[in-house]
Amino acid sequence: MNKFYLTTAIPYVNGKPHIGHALEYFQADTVRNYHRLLGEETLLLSGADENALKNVQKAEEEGIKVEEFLNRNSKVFEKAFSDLGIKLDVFQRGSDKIRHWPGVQKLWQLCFKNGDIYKKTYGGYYCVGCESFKTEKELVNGLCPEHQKKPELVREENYFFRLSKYQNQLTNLIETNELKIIPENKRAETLSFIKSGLEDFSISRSYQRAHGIGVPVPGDKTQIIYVWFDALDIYMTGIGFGINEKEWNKWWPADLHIIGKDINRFHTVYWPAMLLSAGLPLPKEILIHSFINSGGQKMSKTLGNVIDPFEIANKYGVEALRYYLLSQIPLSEDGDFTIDRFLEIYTADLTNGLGNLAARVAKLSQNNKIKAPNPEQVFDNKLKEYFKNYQFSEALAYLWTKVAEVNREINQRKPWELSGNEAKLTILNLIKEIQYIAFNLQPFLPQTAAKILNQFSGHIEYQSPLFPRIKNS
RNA sequence: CGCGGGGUAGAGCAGUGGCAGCUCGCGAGGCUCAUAAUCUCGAGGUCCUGGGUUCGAAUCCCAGCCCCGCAACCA
Repeated sequence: MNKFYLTTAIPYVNGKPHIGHALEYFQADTVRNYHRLLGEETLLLSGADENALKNVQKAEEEGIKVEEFLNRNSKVFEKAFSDLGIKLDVFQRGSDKIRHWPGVQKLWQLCFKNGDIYKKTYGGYYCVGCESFKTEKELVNGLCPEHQKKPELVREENYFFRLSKYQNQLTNLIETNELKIIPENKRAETLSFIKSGLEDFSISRSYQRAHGIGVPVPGDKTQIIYVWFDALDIYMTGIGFGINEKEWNKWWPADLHIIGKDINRFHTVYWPAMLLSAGLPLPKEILIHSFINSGGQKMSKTLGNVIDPFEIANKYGVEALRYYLLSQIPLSEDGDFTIDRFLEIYTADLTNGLGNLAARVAKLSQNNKIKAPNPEQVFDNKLKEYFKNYQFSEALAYLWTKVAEVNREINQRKPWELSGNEAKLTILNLIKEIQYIAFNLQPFLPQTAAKILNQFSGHIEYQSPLFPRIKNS
């Protein structure tokens, strides 16, 4: 049996899940459902990146222990999945000393043995207020713009990863699509970034500066493994890397990482380089989604245009939100979400489109006492094509042309004027078409598809609307 | 010389050289199985501006204006 292992990005838990996370999670679940329906064994992983100074700062601000802070915030993200109707197989936390830490240290050692980890003194302007380094460009009149303080010139010895060594190898892997980056414009960005020249990056912090939080560097108690060299490993430690080789071997390499455009570099450059250094297989595909604006602008509290996905899901249903995000947000460009637009799409596509179609065919079937045939269990070839490049919106638009076709067909044939065998054959055909749409819809809207398939099996009855009309308030 | 995306009907978008398209919304008509749903027809566009190339440009080139991101050890 084929396997399909995919991951969402590992969110940084300092903050709340937003609509961009919802988009990513729906995309991941859709891909997973598709592969599962193809008969493959699937595993969907997410997790929490808990290694960051900001977490420490935030916890201190709130006056609670770091551990408590992490527990609480990670739960919020884990819960986001179930709130969105998605079942994860693994939620791997970065603070997990039993499952995560051994794998991180193992990866470190593999890279170290290969000579790609070395010590270097790193100097820079360090703002105590921000607890982070500032580049000279960021400073205004030599002061930190946020704190109006003069940053200290700090020198610290850290471990670095020899990223520069992998420039040619990475270029080649991406150009040959051995490491496939989707969509094309993100792939081009990565390539141009690599060609502009790669610099080694630091992968550790002093124990002091990290406040002792994080995975210790093997053999050096004064240093803690930092951010990317820790967080990315979750994709492997979550499936047993470092503690359960059998499990890890079964699933690795990942078939797909789904991420946002902000962390493109780390996934398409740093991560593959780390794996190359360690002599491990690379993920096969990386799908990069863009951001969601509201009314053409970045969502911000100040503008008051922030859309809370959980509020929408509560009010109008998870699958309505899911439909909007999968169908209206383009793959390669930033998308837009406003309530007005959402309601328009809801009414046009779900209420008037799919929902009404199911209702009218159900009533026709009921009136004529037609029993449903068994649905055909094969995906549409066009849909399969769309899945190759994860063209969710194109796939849904295609399915909705089927909805329109069936509506047209009903109006042309006027089954309500027919009787006997003629009525039966006509309506039977309509039922088959609905089943076909529902079967193909399963990856995208699993609950809705299941409802339709269930309604159109055996004895067919008219039921309450799939998508109740939303009255204009 | 930082890098990139974008400016096409009221709204959201597709369209990379050959009579300007899609969805929603809007108007008129038809139908009654259906959630005032569906179906047919229609109105609506200086394709950001100014030059240029071409028999022909939304589409290629040059200049400019406007909007939005990113600017590597920071998720």
